[in-house]
Amino acid sequence: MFSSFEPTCFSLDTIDDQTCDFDFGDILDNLEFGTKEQNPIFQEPITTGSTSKSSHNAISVPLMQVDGSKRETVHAKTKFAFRMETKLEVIDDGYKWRKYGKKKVKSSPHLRNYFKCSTIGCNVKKRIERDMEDANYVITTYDGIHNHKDFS
DNA sequence: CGATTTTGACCTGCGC
DNA sequence: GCGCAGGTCAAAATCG
Ligand SMILES: [Zn+2]
Repeated sequence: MFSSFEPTCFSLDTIDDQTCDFDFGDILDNLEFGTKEQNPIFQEPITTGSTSKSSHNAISVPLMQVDGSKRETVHAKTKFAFRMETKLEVIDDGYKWRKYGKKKVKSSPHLRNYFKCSTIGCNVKKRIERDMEDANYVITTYDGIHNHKDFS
């Protein structure tokens, strides 16, 4: 299912490792528009590739358990953004995503699409932003970690 | 027929 | 407290 995943993207594993130490929340904030080009992490062509990077179990802060009735907002730690160059409109990473919204961000004619993993028990979210000006660039942001090994 | 997309409305956090 | 911007819901429509 990685057939369409050819373009310059980053291996999830690699990103995971880095994310642990990097404040992705901050990065994402700056990622928006304009500063994305200056984002080293997204620029660096980590070509670890979709080969076979076995051991990778980063992310040790999946959720914040609350003992009250309030929900702690999980900040960072579970967000991964990728910028890939692709002409394809559909970026399929092998999981089944269900689109649940789209939004037009201000100060940009771009459209942002919101997806959610349709696997039961897995609430991973994904956000894909297409670039109209740079039609070849797409920003993909993953939110959360899949708790199921199976794709689809 | 069930799953998914579509789309505007709705909710929420933040800044003023 | 209000308004904006971004994020999510949900009903109807659509797809396979
Ligand atoms: Zn999942």
